[in-house]
Amino acid sequence: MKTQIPINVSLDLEKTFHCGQTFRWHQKNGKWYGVANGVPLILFHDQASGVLHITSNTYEIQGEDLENGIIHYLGLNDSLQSIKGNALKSIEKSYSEFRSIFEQIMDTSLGIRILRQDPWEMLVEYLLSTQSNITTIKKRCECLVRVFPENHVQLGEESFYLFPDVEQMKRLDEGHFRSMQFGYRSGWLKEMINTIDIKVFKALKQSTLEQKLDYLTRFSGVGYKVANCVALFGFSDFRAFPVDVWISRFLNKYFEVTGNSESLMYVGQEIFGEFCGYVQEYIFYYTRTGCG
DNA sequence: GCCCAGGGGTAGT
DNA sequence: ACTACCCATGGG
Repeated sequence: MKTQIPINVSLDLEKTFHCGQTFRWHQKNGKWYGVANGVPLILFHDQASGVLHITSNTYEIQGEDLENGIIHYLGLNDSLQSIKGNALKSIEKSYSEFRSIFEQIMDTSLGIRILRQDPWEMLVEYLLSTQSNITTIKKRCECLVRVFPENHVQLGEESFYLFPDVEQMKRLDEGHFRSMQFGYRSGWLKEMINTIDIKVFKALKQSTLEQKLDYLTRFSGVGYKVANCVALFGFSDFRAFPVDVWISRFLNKYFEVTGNSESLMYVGQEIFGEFCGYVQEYIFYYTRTGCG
């Protein structure tokens, strides 16, 4: 079934899907193919009319109708103006000389939105992301979902795989993961699957960032960087501030600070304020386009 | 062949 | 708290 949404806010699907926050969306002939919280979707953003055309096999996403589900998933109700204004105010408290760079970052990243993704999928995918480039991570994700043909969904000409839930993943052991070339992450993944209580995990949505990080970092293989990615992209906690090598280099270059992903998280929160997670994603995109 | 990647664990200072 | 080293593998 098809529907459409008129978009009257800034939205750049290319940047949003390619800024490193999600690994399973892909583009073909101007259309985007992906799965949003268990719902396969085909999206086409008509630049001329501003209309977002949606194709799916259902009328609802997690209890919301399809239109509102997409608006929620794409973060279209986030006021990017307010987020920018808030960050600017925070920056000017101590780092006003950074303002011009910040304006460049905002211009470069215009239209990027933080997706409301499934926290379970985020935990698995970011656990698999350690010490790997994005191309490799995408291949791992694709390899993993294809293990479960029962999750295959056909929509028009296109194939989709719903992300496996915990019970499905429990059917795999470390050897399976090794054979999928997950390397030393295989044992971490198997142990996490064995020990996680998915109900407790999903209840974290209502918790503070500190509580989320405390819970998540108890898993072997989940440090502060991965935990912050889960908090930001899975639990939509905009005070999360994931620090990978790119963000670390950026903070070193412009703010002359060094440290591990935990200490630099506090630095990011201090500099950029309560929506630092959003800013982090803009910085990540900016640095990787070669501007930074 | 070489260095790097959306890191994390561990052991030794 | 900070550092050095290891981990397994694919990209560029």
